[in-house]
Amino acid sequence: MTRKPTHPGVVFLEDVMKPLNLSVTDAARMLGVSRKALSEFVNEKSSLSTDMALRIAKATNTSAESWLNMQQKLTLWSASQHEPTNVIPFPLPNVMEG
Amino acid sequence: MTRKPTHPGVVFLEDVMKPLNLSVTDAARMLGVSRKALSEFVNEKSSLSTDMALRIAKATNTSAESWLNMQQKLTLWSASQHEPTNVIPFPLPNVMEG
DNA sequence: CCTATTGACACCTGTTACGTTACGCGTTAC
DNA sequence: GTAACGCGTAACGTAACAGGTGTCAATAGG
Repeated sequence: MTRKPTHPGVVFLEDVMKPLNLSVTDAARMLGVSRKALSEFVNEKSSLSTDMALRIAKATNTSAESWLNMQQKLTLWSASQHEPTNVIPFPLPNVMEG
Repeated sequence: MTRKPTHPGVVFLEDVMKPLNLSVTDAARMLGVSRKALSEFVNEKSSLSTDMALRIAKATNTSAESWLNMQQKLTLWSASQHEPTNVIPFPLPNVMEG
């Protein structure tokens, strides 16, 4: 389908941390998480948790939804890459059939 | 601050399964999941997984995003109910200050 | 009364985000 | 050379949590 969506951790690293000259250690301290948690996030080793999204939102004065939406797109894309789920369509009422 | 968002499983039960007269067993079979997985979902005992969202989307010819967004709103709302996460704001460039 | 079906729950398992601790590596300062 | 620092990462354990299997009460049909 489309191309792989960007991992929110990469965006956070490139668009937030780097411009502000924040190290992983500093940013982790300010977010209130461990270096490991943040390091794995910005290195795409873990996905964005709800808790992390809320912390980033508060720290950067952005919306948690926008960050979580990035993660959701990526998660959905990854899941779609697997073999198509075997599903029997529901007997939906015919919508504008003709 | 708003009211608790509706669990996607309730919506699925009320707006999809009931109108189509689908039992948990039937719907589970068609979705390719166990009765338990679907039962817990429609009874708000579990949240909507990416896999389940894709299956529902395929079966009902809807978008997985729309279902996952409902779950995301609920998850975010629930997380926001906890005590505010302790976060030190990043030194953001002053946007339109003065 | 007996049996099959349904739906909800207990138990177990795999996955995953996270904290703590420790290690190796590169860079910089003394 | 040595020390300090930042960074990535591995190993360990913890806590959630979705899902499968099995089970059991309730219900419907014979």
